[in-house]
Amino acid sequence: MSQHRHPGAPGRAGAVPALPDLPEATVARLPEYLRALHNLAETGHETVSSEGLAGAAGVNSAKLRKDLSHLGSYGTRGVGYDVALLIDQIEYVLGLTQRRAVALVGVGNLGHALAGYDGFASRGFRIAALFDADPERVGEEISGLVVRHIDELARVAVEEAIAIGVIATPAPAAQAVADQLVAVGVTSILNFAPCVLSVPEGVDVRKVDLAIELQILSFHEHRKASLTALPATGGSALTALPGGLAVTDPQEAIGT
Amino acid sequence: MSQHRHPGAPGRAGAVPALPDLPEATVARLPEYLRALHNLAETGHETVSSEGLAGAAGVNSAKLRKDLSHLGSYGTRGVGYDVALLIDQIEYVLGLTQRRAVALVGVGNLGHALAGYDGFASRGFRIAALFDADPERVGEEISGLVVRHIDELARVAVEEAIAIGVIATPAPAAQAVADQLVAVGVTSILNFAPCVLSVPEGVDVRKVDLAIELQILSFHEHRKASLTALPATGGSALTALPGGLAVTDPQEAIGT
DNA sequence: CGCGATTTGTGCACGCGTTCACAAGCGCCT
DNA sequence: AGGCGCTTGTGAACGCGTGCACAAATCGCG
Repeated sequence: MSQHRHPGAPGRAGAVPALPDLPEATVARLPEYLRALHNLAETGHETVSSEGLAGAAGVNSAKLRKDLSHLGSYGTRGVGYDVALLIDQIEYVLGLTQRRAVALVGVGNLGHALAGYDGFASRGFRIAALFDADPERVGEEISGLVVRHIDELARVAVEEAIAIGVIATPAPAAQAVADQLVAVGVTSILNFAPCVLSVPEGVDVRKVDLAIELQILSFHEHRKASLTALPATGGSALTALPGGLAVTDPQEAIGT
Repeated sequence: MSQHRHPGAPGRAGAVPALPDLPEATVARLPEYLRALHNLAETGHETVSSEGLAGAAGVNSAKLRKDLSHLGSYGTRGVGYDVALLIDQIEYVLGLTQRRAVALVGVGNLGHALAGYDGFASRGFRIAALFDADPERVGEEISGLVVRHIDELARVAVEEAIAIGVIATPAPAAQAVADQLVAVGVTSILNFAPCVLSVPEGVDVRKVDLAIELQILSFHEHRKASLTALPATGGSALTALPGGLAVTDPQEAIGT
């Protein structure tokens, strides 16, 4: 107990790579902690309390402690967490000690932006290749990379040791691209196309849909508006309407 | 019971706008159902079973039925759901019957792409204004919209009845922009900047961080690799190493 | 050297979300 | 008209995630 074995301490000889399979919710928060920790490190902090880190990451401190406890005991009671150590630890767990190569398929509007997004490079990833199906776009140079035709995927994937595929194509093309990525051994896909992908077991797909995010916000906006429409009355002014047309939120509280 | 009152049927006279405050998880899935339903409508389907819709949306059919049951009873036992009716219903609940105006702040790499993304327009939103703090970019025309200086936000927000703000600035600028959006009455913000925003109660913030998505994938990739590293042996080849350096996944199963 | 202040790590209870399984209801066919 | 097959809607059990509250542990100071 006192000799707690840190599993997989990064850079240590004899490190046990057994990952303590974390709750999915925890995994989703670790990157946020990591970003906050990098900020702290840059501003000269050597240690940080769970309260402090939780604040910087926008979560509850109890949740943060429980999350971190899943990767082992890396804090010091009465003191806090060693920032540098915790960074190493989280980066190790997330598999960021090696810079993974990312293939981006689809260099349209969004693909262009992603190719130029420096947040990838600065956080452990390397965009290794760009692909598109449109011959018009093949050969174009974006952020120092030449766009290749999708048919070259198989060859390039091996050359560059592609680990992750990003799909930024129109929806109708996405499934075919996913199939091709899977065929060349990619087991992690980030999908920006607004459609569901079907992939074999063992392949992870995460989806980012910008319109969906807006629609969720729209719902809450709608709800907030419908609530302010009935300010204090329990029964509400709207049910007071006999059976006539109830205009559904004419303006929805924009200016108050 | 038999005379079930459909709450808030869209376009109906006497519609009760009381929203049946839905579980958050359900709200997050409704847009996906909606997209699937639009696909079905375009391919000529009049009705769809929970099984069919669930398949198209990539979820479990029981979950789908429970989700839909929260908005009322819109299915017909033995038949399924009326596609058109369900579309109307979900769009009403999500508040998409009115086309909400979106302000996009930050027209850098990502902002450019977002401004040109037609998925917004086609799914109930209207990008009404673009802003940036860089005088260099002010005046530039993107997808038919002129980039305005952020200082004009207050005036334009009222003119255009901005309902939702999208932040696509660098992280250091994001909080200030959020404050300005809140100041002009925006209560829903979609944040693409990699930082936590602090906003007053009643304001909804959703965050999209592209690097975080990749890091989550990276974790699973790392985990999958560490599992295939110990294929069948309970003890594993790695713990078999006496105390020497255990290389932490030299290649991590790319070509296997 | 001991004590108090501080902070981590965690047991426990609670609530939400998911899933199963089935009763209730609907349409169709005979 | 009646029965049969199909599909929805939902009660109930289960599991995960969250948050509280506290014991355990460490540091600093007198």
